[in-house]
Amino acid sequence: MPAKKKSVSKKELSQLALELIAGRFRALSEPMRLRLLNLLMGGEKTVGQLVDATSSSQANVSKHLSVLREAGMIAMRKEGLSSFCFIADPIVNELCEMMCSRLREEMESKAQAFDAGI
Amino acid sequence: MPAKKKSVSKKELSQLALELIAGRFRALSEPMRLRLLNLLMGGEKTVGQLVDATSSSQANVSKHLSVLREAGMIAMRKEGLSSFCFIADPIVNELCEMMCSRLREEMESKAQAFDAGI
DNA sequence: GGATAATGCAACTATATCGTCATATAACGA
DNA sequence: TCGTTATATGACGATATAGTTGCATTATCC
Repeated sequence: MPAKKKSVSKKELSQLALELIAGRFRALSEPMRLRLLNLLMGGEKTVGQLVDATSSSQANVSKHLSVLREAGMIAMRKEGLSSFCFIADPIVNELCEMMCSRLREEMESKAQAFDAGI
Repeated sequence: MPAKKKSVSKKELSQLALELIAGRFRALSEPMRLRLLNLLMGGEKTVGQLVDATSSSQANVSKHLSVLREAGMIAMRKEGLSSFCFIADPIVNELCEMMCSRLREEMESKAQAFDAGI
């Protein structure tokens, strides 16, 4: 047994772990990036297609894509003039689905409470 | 074929939905808030206990708690002078577990690649 | 080689957020 | 009532981030 392991009280995360986790959540904290991911859920797309689909500037899309890439959520593949983007981490779908259905639940329960209160 | 109906292909999220989802992820995008949630996973705590545990200022902790509260992730319960905080949305545990284990996987695969490359 | 198209990159502005200090509110006890 | 304790809130400076503009780079076609 290798000495004592600074009993990290089982579930307390280190500062590094907290920062890494926070960084990944931060990548998902902008509507524009979520929209890009949402589009990519339908299959890989070129940067140009994403620009058209979002009606945003090419530079802006490119920057958001690089944030997502650095967070490991998407990856790129070059083909001729174009760069194809695709979701590289399956966790993206799961996370968004979870958040989405949770929000739906919440809103429905609020709607019920609202109706009941009339 | 009707002109341009912007066929909202089934899974495209509305701007409102995107903003709501982004807002919830944003609440999870700060190490300090994750740390507070991490502490609360061990059971409810008073604001003062959280201040002590984090060695941060009372004002700062209080502000982060209100962000988490507005995002619906925690709730408060008053008892005498103290306010007890507790996790109000079970999704918090799931999301953090997922992110955490995903990061672990990633780092391990990187470590393997590193070892293999020596 | 030269023109054009797709993408990436740097500098800038405007806005948002973190953390701190000082102060306000609220509950309890004397 | 007054004073103490626990928490919330408002103002402020420092930093970070989104989006724009302009330019650089790379690949394709002539």
